[in-house]
Amino acid sequence: MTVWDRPEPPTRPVPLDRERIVAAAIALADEGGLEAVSLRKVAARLDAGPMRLYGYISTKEELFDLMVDEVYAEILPEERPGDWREVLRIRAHRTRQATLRHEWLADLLGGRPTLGPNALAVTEATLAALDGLADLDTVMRAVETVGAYFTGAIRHEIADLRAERATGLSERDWQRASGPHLRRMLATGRFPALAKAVHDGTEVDAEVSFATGLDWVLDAVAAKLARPPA
Amino acid sequence: MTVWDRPEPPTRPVPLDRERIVAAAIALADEGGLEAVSLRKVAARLDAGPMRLYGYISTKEELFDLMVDEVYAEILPEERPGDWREVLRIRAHRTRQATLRHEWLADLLGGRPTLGPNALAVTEATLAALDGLADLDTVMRAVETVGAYFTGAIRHEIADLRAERATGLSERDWQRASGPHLRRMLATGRFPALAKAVHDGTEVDAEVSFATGLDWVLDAVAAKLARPPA
DNA sequence: TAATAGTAAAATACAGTGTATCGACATGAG
DNA sequence: CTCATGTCGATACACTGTATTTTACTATTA
Repeated sequence: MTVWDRPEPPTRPVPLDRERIVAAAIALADEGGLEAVSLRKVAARLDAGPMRLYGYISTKEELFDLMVDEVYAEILPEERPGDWREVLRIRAHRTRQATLRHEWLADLLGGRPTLGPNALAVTEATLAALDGLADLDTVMRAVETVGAYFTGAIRHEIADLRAERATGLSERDWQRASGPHLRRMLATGRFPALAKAVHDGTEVDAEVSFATGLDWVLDAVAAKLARPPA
Repeated sequence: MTVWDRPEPPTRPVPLDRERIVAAAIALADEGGLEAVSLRKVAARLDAGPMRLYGYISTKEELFDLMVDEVYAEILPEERPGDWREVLRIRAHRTRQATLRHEWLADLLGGRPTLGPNALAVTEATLAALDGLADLDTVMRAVETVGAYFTGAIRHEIADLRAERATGLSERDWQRASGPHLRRMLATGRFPALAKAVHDGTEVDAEVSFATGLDWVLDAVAAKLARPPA
């Protein structure tokens, strides 16, 4: 028996903590999507048995919440620019960029109230930027409306992106050329307006269309903030 | 051996079809949420073995798609009113109402492109109502922006509703009184604007806030549709 | 009519999941 | 040294989606 076949001394269990667990889970999700995150695999990455995690997390849902809040740390901008409009715009874009980095976030966004420290910090920064510009109800409506928009837009964008990837074609080409089901549907003549849209539509950059819609919504908010109380 | 203990003749297998399968799945989801939908349970409702379903659907994801499209049939309005704004507003509200009837829809909304016949019909009706009001790009941007808004808003509303239900408290009371985590967070003084919002905010009806945000977005769209090309 | 081919359903099987429970073991207290 | 405590790992359970094999029956052909 040499050094080589002598078994390793039983490795003292590396002390675990939420941070390491969440980091491992995020790494897994980044690589293989949310469905690739299983407690067993997360634990394996940390050289631990699955049950060890339950000392730090009480359920898988909670792990997801922690993952989301961790990404909110990337969303929180380091310095706050002055203008409320810029604050909202930047928040939207940073959320979008974070979701492009962590596509699985699209599956979780808006799915449950976000109450982690980082999410709260983001909300705080947003509210602070709008504070005093109108009565509280209006401000809340503004924040929620913009939030609803970019949440939905990001989800749609990721959904389209995945569909493209699945077929290996750009969305426009896919609708036009392939997609036999849709082809057949459009060929029935039951959807003339849609057919025209698919046929005549020009492909627009996802970021541009996101930004444009966002600007529209921000315009609307600006109009409402203009006249302070009701 | 009497009539009574003579075994039932082996029940001829009820012929299955997608409709019955989808209906069973929707019933299960309505009762216990999306996670209550398993192929085994769906099959059991139809007195069939799990594998029988694979003659009609090729994967569980596909079943979800079919469920979503089935609900789009409820969303498609029976008659079309004239005004584009009314069309968009009604679509948003009908989507919201359908989601309140089928809460699981919130988990699927915007998650993947909707290409079923009913979804296409809804899109067709929407596009038809906006046709000619501006160049195609602008019209598409309008439809997508409004869609992003109400998708996100509905998801948020359902998320809040579930959180309330889980704690048995109204959201406002829950934030203020219970929710020890949030209490502690607010007590740290790190989130003054948020604390003020939670403290001073008046509870607003979900439908009202949905409708208000929607109107804002529609105002924005109206402004862009006003000047036709760029 | 008997045998056989083809098909639709059922049963079984597999690899995985989240999580409860329980036994072993290392550590600290008396 | 003995005993209590509490943590870790293994095991176990009830499920999941789906592939594969077995069975049962229907229809066809000889």
